[in-house]
Amino acid sequence: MCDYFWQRMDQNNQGDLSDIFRNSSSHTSNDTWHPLPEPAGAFAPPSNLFGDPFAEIGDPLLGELATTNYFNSSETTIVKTNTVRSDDCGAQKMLLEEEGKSSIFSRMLQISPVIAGKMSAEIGSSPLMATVAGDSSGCLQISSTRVQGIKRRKSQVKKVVCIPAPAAASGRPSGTGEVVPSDLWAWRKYGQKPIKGSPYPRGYYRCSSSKGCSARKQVERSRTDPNMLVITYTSEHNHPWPTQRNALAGSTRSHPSKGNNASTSKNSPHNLNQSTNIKEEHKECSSSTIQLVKEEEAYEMEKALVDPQDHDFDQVFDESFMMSDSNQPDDFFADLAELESSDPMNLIFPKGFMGDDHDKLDEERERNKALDPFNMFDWEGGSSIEETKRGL
DNA sequence: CGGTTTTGACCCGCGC
DNA sequence: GCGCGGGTCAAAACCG
Repeated sequence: MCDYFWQRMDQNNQGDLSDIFRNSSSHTSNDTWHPLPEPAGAFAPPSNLFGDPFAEIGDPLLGELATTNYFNSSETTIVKTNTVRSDDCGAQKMLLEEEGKSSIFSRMLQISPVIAGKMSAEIGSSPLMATVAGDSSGCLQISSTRVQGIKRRKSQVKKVVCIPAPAAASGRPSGTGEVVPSDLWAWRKYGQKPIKGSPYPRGYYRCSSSKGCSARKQVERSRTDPNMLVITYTSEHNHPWPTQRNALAGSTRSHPSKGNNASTSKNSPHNLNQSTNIKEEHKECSSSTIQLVKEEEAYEMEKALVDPQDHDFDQVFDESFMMSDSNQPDDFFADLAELESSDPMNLIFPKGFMGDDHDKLDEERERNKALDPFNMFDWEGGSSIEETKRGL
C-alpha cells in the first residue's frame, strides 16, 4: 500500500496528493486547491518546524489518531453535499458528496502521522475552516467551515479536533472529572471554566514544553455528544516536539493507578508498552470523529465548495488510495523508514520502531503492534481501559 | 525542588 | 455604563 502510495507520490508531478499537501504554504486567504509546480516526492521536512504546527507538521495528537485503525475505513465514505449545517464546534460544516468509495481521508489518516498531519494541515491551511470528520455513521466528513457566532477577542488561528472521549464516566477523571487525552506536547492546565449551555466545563491548557511557547488548547466535551471531546488548539508552538515530557509531577497525580509504573512512564513518547489494550479499544471505535478546523478570518466558503478543484482533490485521493489497505500502520512504518530522517516523526519514534530493518520486519511486526503509534495518544485514563472496552 | 492541578478572582470583548 | 460570558492569572495544594 505504502509503496504504491509513495510511488504515486514520486510519479505524479502535479495534481497528486503531494501537491495538495504542499499547497499548505501557498494558501492565502483567497486561493483554492491547486497543484504546485514543484516535483513530487517524499515530503519535504517541515519548513517551519518551529512555527505553526498546523501548517506543516500537524499536531502529534492528530498524527497518532491517524496511524491507527481508529477509523473503520472499510465503512467510511466520502460524502459531498451542498449542505451547510452547524456542527459541534460552533462552525458551519459542509459535507462532501458521497462517492461510494472508501474514504481517502480515512486512509490518509491511517497512512501516516506525517501525512495525516500534513493533510490536516492542508485542510487547515485552507482559507476555509476545514473539517475532517468521521461521524457516528462511519462517514468521514470533509468539511469546509467558517466560524460564525463565535466570539473572538483577536484574530487568531484555531484548530478544533473532535475525538471520542475516553469513557468519561468510567475513565479516570482528573480532579474536575474530565478525561483528557494527552499528546506529545506537554500541556499545563491553567484554568477551567463552566461554559454556558454546556454541562461540561472547559479546560484551558498551555504548552509547558518550552517557556515562551504560546500554544494553547482548550478541552471540553461536546454538548451534543458527551462522548466526544472537542479540543481546540490555539496559537502555535515555537519549538519542536518534545522528545520527552518535562511534565511528570503534576501530570500523574490524579491517576488512581499511580501505584503502577504506567503512571510515571506514560508521559514518555518512547515508552509505548502499555497500549495493546488502548489500540484495541480504538480499533473498536468505528464511530470516532476527528474534526480538524483551522479558523481564519471570514471567508467565502461557498465559492470554494463549488470549486471544481474539489473534484480534482477527491479524484486525486481516490487514485492514490484506491489500492490501499485500510489497516497498514505497520507497513507504513516499515515503509516510512525509507524516508529521510527529516520526517518530524523521527523525533517521536525510536529508530528501531520505525522499522529500519526490513528483514526483521515480520518478527517485529507483532512487537510493533504493541507499539502502535496510537499508544502515544495517551489517554490519561489508563486504568480505565478495560472499563472503556466494556462500555463499548 | 520543580513541575502540575485546582479554583476563585480578575480582565476583556461584546451586546444591550 | 452595565452585565454577561469567556479567557487568563495566580496562590495554594499536590506529586514524584
